[in-house]
Amino acid sequence: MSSEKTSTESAWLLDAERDVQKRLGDQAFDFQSLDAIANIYRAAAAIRRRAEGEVLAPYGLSFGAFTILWVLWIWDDMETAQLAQECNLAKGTLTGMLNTLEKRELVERHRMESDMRRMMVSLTDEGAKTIAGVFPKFNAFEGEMSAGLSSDEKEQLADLLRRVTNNAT
Amino acid sequence: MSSEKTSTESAWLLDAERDVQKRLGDQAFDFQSLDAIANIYRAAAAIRRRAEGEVLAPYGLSFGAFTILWVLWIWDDMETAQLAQECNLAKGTLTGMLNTLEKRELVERHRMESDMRRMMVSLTDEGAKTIAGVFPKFNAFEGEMSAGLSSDEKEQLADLLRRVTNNAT
DNA sequence: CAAAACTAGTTCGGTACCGAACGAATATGC
DNA sequence: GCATATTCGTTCGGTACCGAACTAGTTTTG
Repeated sequence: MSSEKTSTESAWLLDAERDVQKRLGDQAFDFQSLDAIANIYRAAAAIRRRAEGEVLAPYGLSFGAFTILWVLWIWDDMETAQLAQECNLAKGTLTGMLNTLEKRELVERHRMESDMRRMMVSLTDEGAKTIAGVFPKFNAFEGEMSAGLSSDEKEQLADLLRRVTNNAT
Repeated sequence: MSSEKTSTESAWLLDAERDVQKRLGDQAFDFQSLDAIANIYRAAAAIRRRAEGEVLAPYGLSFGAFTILWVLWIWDDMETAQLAQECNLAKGTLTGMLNTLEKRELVERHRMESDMRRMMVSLTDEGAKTIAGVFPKFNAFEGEMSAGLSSDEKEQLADLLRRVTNNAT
């Protein structure tokens, strides 16, 4: 790196911007958008890894599996398509993960009588017990990850991200 | 959902918070941290999918592969370990992706003479041409994803995310 | 300088994840 | 009322991605 980690944040950023500009020559580029968007992915990857390693691993849950249990816990039950959307998963992916969770008897699938194409997914008692046990730990972890941010800043962060997500979907 | 999408943002949030609280009973939980952190993952997944589908697919690049090329482009060359860190990848993952990129002759690997364990990775001319071609499109895409955010808000978003990432690493 | 400790990268086994193609169930148009 | 279009979930082929175990090169130490 062309500046040490001990430099101020702004100096570091100017470095990064200069490095990119060097490569691009006089071609214009939108550094602020780059910086905002790139950091979303960085943060997500870091959080996911920490969560899986520290919070979820003892329960044998992946990040995606946790999300599925969580959504079903809050909403009681849900059709596959909506569940996939809510969990940010392709529906093909969800099928596989539900198979895994079903084998472990954490979720159940039932065809809807009104429309035999549709599938209703819900937690088993065991599934509910699992998510009830892991959620407090996960929520505490979320607190650690956002430590140092004020209440306002957390709301701001969530709000800004929601606006980005809306642009992306 | 217990409120329509046409409700105001804040009403929706109160709904969500109430739904969670309903499940938790009188157990305390940190809704603001949950909301902030959960939205990071949502945004990241949405962006990644759009980027791969719309911007990267024509070049046959995954999000990770794009990142590798981008980092090498900016920093000229880099050792495997640092590259993995910079790209948010486990080093085992990087090995496989570099194999793919090497087969496509977009990157090169050279052992360092000073230490035969180390591997220096760099772009080929073809790789440089590829990333030079795709980056402007990607950067424009980043602009679209952050459309509606002011300059200040983009900086704020990047800053908040950096602080979260620091907590997570 | 040889044995032990360390370090960089690869290999390996396994899950997650995607998009496209598919099959079955339902809705629509003539 | 039947052909056609649509919709839902699953299957399939392939890549990405992880952590742990491994290999080989380097440094340390007695």
